[in-house]
Amino acid sequence: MSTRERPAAGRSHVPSVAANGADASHRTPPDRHGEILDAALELFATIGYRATTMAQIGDRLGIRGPSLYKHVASKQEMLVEIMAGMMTELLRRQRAALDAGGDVRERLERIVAVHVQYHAEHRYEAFVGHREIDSLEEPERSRILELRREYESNFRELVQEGRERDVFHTSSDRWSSYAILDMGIGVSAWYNPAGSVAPDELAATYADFALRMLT
Amino acid sequence: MSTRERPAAGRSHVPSVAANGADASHRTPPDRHGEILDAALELFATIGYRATTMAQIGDRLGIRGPSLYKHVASKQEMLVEIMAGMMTELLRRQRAALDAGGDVRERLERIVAVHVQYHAEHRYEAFVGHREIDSLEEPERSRILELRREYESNFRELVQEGRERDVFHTSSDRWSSYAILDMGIGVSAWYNPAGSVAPDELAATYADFALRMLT
DNA sequence: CCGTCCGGCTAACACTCATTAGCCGCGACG
DNA sequence: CGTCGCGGCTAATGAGTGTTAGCCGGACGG
Repeated sequence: MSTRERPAAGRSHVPSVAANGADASHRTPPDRHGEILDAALELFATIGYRATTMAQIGDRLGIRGPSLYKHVASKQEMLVEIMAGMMTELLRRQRAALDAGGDVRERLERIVAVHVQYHAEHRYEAFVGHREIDSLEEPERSRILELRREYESNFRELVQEGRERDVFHTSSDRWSSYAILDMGIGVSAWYNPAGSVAPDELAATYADFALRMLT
Repeated sequence: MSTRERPAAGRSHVPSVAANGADASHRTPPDRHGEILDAALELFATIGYRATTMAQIGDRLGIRGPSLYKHVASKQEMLVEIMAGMMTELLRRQRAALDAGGDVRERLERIVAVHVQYHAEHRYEAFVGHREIDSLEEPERSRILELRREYESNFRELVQEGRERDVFHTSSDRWSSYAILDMGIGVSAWYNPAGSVAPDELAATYADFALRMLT
């Protein structure tokens, strides 16, 4: 299997910069915390959270496992940071797509495109975000699930609105919104960023699939 | 989360009966091997292969972890048996759907319905089958992946045939077949057998989604 | 009634890992 | 030039867990 892709363009949201000591901005690579999360993310995505060891994460950076604790509190905390950042960012983009206005059709097209584009561009975050929910310990697990529920609701409600306005025709708002969501989620499992397909092209195609499905 | 559902109607394919000693057919519950696989399946699906311990599987049957070794060779072998059985059965049903003939449209409708119905009725097998592929050790992992590739190819080729006959219209055989596959796979993650929705009803609806997407 | 062996049990082994403790080189800053 | 602490390192701890070894009760076949 191909490991090592994306030289360093990993997680680009998440607490962005600070979160550790204080003024980190001199010696060694500027942002060790972020580098560690990137390495962890790639491993969580390719071999799974439980299968990933601290030593493996360290290897990616050329340091030993225990040294990671100078930058992160625990393995679990890394997962929390990755998953919370992922879900928060996804929701943020979805809200922006909804707030951009337009008729139901346009809004649906937009949130599907955002959904798919995110799952292609950030396939590791997305993949981990869906696969490792049960690896989260309890206060956070429920918090993330709550965000996910909101994300899904926005889809369902939009489909419902479209159906009520007689723009969409579907036998079930719930099933069709799940179908649309799931086909986008699937992208994170097979999309290859090294291929020649641009994420926005894929997103547009999937938005079209969704509209065809609903009209 | 709800554990314990389906009283005992678990894995219904897999080497069916024999495979262990020889004439097992007297004392204690008839088929211990099968009961163990059922318990393992449910745990693999709900908490994951690596997170499942032999002791937990034993608990479901009221026996200790080490006692399981009187019936199965190893934890890994249970996973192999479950996943190979799942993929084999899925392919068997798909082939039957294709062999039933009819025009492209009918055949597509049928393999989508089979796909979705299986993912609803056997959601644990399906869920584990997709999530735990990388938990398989190497000779088997590739074997299963090969079956999966064949399964996916059958979808893609049918879509392609439809497009060439000008029955379907899609910008990409590959993307649209992945979209259809993935929306069906998603079913195994959310379908609730305790609800009032019949798997065949869901299957018919999804088959309709797929056709709408392609025409 | 006796031997066999099925299918359970407990104890023990051999690892694997996350995490903690404690040590130290070295660059920055006074 | 001294010291401070960042960010590495090694060693150790302690828990978890797949699997093996060896014991034993009881049901069945003779």
